[in-house]
Amino acid sequence: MELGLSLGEVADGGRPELVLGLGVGRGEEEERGRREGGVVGARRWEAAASPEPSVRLSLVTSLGLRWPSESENGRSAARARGFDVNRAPSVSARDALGMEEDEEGPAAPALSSSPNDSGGSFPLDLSAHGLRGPTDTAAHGGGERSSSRASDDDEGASARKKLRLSKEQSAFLEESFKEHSTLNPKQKVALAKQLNLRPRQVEVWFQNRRARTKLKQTEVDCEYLKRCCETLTKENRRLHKELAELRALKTARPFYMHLPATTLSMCPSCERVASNPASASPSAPEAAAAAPAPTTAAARTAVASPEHRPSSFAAMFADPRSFPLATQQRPPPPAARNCL
DNA sequence: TATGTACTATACTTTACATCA
DNA sequence: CGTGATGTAAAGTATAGTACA
Repeated sequence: MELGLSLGEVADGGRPELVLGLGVGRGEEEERGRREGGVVGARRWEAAASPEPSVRLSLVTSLGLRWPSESENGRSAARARGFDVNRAPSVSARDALGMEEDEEGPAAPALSSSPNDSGGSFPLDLSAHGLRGPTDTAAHGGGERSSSRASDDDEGASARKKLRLSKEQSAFLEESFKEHSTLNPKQKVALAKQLNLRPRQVEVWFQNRRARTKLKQTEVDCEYLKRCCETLTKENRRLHKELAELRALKTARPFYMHLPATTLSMCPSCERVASNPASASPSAPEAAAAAPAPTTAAARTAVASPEHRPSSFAAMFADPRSFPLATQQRPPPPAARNCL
């Protein structure tokens, strides 16, 4: 499901040149990832390493704004966007996980021992990563939160007891999440084994982690959209003002009445009356004279074709130079450019 | 090709716990 | 120190999509 408003086109590379929308639910990219990710089990492992934001804009260059820490090649979009959702200690979960290996150890050890087991050790060699097991943590942590989940043996005996992962476990999971935001079954079991958790717990942690990432991303995106909206509102006001001025000027004395006859000409292609920039109305000429003609094919198309006139919302964002920011120089209107 | 099943995903909700005024 | 409000995170539930037999 996706609710959204999309304007304009998507570039060849798959990166949207103009996508303005608030996505709700599953996006197409994500769906594609699901379809093309590979074989069952492992299919999501690589495909979803870089979750796409639900809201994407490439108004970035048009508006002169940047996505918060827009990344070059970030592994995860969330991480790339500057908020710190994925920050984790410099512990390599990949190393400990043996990501490349296909170690399919039985999950029994992990299932049978819980962090809170009185006799439970912490089989993961966390010491190699400066980590301690929960038991150790509880003993040495000095009040630090530790895993307090009742063992699986207790399950069903009473109301569910909330598990609090230890800092070490959380850090380790974070590190794994930085590597891959989804887990295949083997990875899940391996990670659970390493952390002395049940695979289900690892799975739930990743689910919640993805949800948190998405939530934060949504917040960031909303903030950005607000800024875009403010910019557009300002620009709209400015244009209205300019239009009113031009109308007033025209009412007072039509500008062409004061132009020498030789400066007026009819454009053969658009059939508009154009005038010599030097003698045009006082408010428009600077922009017309100063603005360079669009150099890219896209920009030319955007300006030239009727459906991509500057009044078209899509055209405004299609090319940075055509977006009418107050501080930006604008290309001349089609008639003027075509005629001169 | 249609269908049932297993698996996994997300979205939303519930619940337990920590923190703070 | 006790208590209620609030935030956070783990876990549960519902539902949908995909692969496969």
